[in-house]
Amino acid sequence: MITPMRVSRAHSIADDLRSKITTGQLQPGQRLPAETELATRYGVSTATLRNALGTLQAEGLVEKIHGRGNFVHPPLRRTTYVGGWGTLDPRTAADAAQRVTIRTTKTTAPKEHPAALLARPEGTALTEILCLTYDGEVPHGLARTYVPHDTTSPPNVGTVTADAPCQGPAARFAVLTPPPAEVRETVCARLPTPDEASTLRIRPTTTVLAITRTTTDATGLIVEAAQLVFPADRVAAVFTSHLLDDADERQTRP
Amino acid sequence: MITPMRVSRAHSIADDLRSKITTGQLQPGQRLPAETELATRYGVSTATLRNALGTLQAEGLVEKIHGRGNFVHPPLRRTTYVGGWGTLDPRTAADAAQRVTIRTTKTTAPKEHPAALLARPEGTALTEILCLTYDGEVPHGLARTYVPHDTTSPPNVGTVTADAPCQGPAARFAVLTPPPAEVRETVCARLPTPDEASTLRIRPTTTVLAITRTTTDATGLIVEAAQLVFPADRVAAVFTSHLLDDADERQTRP
DNA sequence: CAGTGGTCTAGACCACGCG
DNA sequence: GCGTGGTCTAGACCACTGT
Repeated sequence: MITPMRVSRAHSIADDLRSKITTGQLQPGQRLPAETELATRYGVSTATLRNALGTLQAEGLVEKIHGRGNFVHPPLRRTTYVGGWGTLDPRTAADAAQRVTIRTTKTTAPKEHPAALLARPEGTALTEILCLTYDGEVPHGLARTYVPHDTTSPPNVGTVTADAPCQGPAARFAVLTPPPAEVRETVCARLPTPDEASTLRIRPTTTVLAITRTTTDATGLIVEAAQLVFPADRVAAVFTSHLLDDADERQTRP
Repeated sequence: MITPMRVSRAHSIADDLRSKITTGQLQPGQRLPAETELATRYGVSTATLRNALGTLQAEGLVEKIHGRGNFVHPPLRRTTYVGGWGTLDPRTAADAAQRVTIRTTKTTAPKEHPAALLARPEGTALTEILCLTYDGEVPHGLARTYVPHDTTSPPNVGTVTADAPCQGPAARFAVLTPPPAEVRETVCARLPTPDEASTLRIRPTTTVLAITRTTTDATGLIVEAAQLVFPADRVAAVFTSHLLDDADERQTRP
């Protein structure tokens, strides 16, 4: 295909700036000329130029800061969320050096959402653990974990989660009986709620990766539910599944 | 906080239209008045009104169609990608009624990306399986699967994958020896490549959920690598991990 | 063809960050 | 106060869809 392709003025400006960034002609962290300056330089109106910059912003190449300027986005520290039982590898251990703040709240009248996740009736006592991880000064992840009080002794949970709040549940629930048996994680990408956006300090228009995790013990009771939210451009989630020597998984389907 | 909050004109218009949609005052599939009409009705310029509609489009509430109008987005059939060994549940089985097109290509000079995923040297012969699933007439998912020829007999792979191209690898590789042992799936959200956008018939600015999957056999060889792409507003990915009676997973870390 | 959204202009004024 | 980006206007013209 020859693709002569009518491209918009804004599109070709975005292409030009993009190549200047990827080739290193514009260095990470560097400030771009003012929008008015760029607009005259490209011979377009400011609206058109802003449109082009908006594209690059969506691509994560440019960061716009009101009152300061447009900056070439510094190289993204892309961190990894490890799903399942969270067997840690060295790379993830390095990430764990992030700063973390935790707020634990005992709730007696659970809101609608967590109660449903936990498959408990309204009114069940539960603990909400709010966990914010930081990458340097920048919020990097938000975890809201809900633990009901009817299955487990609250003090244990408090201690354990405070030690390893954002790692897999294996370490976290090691001391509990009965031990957890299954983790189910649902991953989707969506826009953040206004709350999430302000907590993570991201624009309401930047996508987040949302992971809903429920942990079930051997008896089938849900012992933990969590809602994890990360800016989509800064994380990837990894899930590893092992097949046992005899494929017992397949027996669930004749 | 009282949040008097300066909101932009566009923002409040978006709020108004959003509530009209969520309360059913505007029905799914219904066409909105023309942008010029809405602009005069709200007393703003067309640019401002288009901005408001852009927000709703990003939220998946409105679909803009060039030359036809703006439409309230029909209820999203949110389908589920089942990770790991893909134990199917009834809900997923229903989704499998989607239409599928498949193109299989034998490649002798693999491109850079798939070769790296497969941990094979450049030049290894491999088969590329392009799989497009449809939800009605709308493309719904794109799967690019790469299978090297050095571990397995190609004919088998061809047949098996054609039968169950977008399900878990358990069914697909059941006939192979040695059987696969591990599936690793990396999930991230990003903008589509121009190719992906046109194949999936989505705007280049709509986020996709990208899943990179590698399947490893018992000897540690990667027997399959796949790059799966879905429009982010139409899928969620589910991963379920079981812990065995004795926690052997933990032994990987002393 | 008429009607729709898509792109663009050449300004204006406002809100933010910093010295 | 100054320079920056953020919002907005009142148009113009182009591109697409349906009749």
